[in-house]
Amino acid sequence: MTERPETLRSDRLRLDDFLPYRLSYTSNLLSTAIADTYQAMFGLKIPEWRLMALVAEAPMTQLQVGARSGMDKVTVSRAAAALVGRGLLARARNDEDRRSHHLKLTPDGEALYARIVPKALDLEKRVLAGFDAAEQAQLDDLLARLAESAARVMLRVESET
Amino acid sequence: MTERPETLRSDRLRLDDFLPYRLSYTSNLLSTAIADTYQAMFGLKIPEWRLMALVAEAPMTQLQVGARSGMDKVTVSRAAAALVGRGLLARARNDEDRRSHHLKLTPDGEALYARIVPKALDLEKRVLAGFDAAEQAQLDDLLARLAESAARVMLRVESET
DNA sequence: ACATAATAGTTGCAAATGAAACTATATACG
DNA sequence: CGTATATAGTTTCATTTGCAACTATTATGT
Repeated sequence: MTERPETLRSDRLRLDDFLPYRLSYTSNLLSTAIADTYQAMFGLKIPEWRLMALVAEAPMTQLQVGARSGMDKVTVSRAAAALVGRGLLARARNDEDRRSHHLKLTPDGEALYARIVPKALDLEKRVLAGFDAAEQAQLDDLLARLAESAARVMLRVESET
Repeated sequence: MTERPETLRSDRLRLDDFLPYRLSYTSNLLSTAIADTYQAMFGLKIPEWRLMALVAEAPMTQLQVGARSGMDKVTVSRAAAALVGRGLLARARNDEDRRSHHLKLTPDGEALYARIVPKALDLEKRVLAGFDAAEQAQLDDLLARLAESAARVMLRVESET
């Protein structure tokens, strides 16, 4: 990626310097690498892996999974169905609302999850290898604020259209 | 997003703290916002907009577009076809290699591009509103290094599978 | 020169995605 | 209560995506 000039001209735009593009580019690179790895090693798709990770933290309904992860409810539904089908996920009756279920990992699911986590952490570690602790903290902070900011902008954009 | 404890436990993983996930989450948020805006305002899909932005910088072949942007050649092909169909893009004969063409914007394409750029820069500005110059520079730097690192890790991952 | 291999771009197909309609249950309000 | 409205999750369908096979052209080796 090249240097952005100090003074921005407002009639041109270098795609390489355009934040949304760079974010997407970087994210896609990582996502693809991860998707391939998980598919090859564990037969899991990204939504399935994400669902497992969330439910492993704390059992929750599909709606909660969607809200936390930004996944579409259709995506969550299919991921859950696939995991239940493989015996990795259980739906526990929710007596407060019988439309939904509490999702949690089965023992098999926990076992698989336990095998995945070190791989995931290792991958993250490799990606972050060139970053010292301060930089990692900065990245954490910047990304968090960016997500917040993006969510805010997104709302405004929607209302303008 | 929550605080990551100083000492990492290696058997658990909070999805909210997992870098690839956060990157993807943030990127998707922005991408969706942008995709909706461009589609509504200019009838452009993201690949079409990216192609325009690249070609506006300097005419190039489809292959070069793909190499620079990470877009699949199929995606580039379809984006180019759509833009040519709308009279926004021209394919100029490439005498050195008649399999490929030099792509450049038509006057109409330039005109549309000129209308898009301020919108894009404005959007970026809004997203980065809460970040001072130093933080923006940091973000630039961190993302660039992250992309590089991700590309490296991706290569290793592929060879391991 | 001629066959073989490589490359730019397109097309066909199969998988992933998400909006909208649908089912079943829950809540609100007369 | 009973009817209307909202919500959790599923299914259907249309769109988007990218790999693989294909066409047209170019480069290479003999």
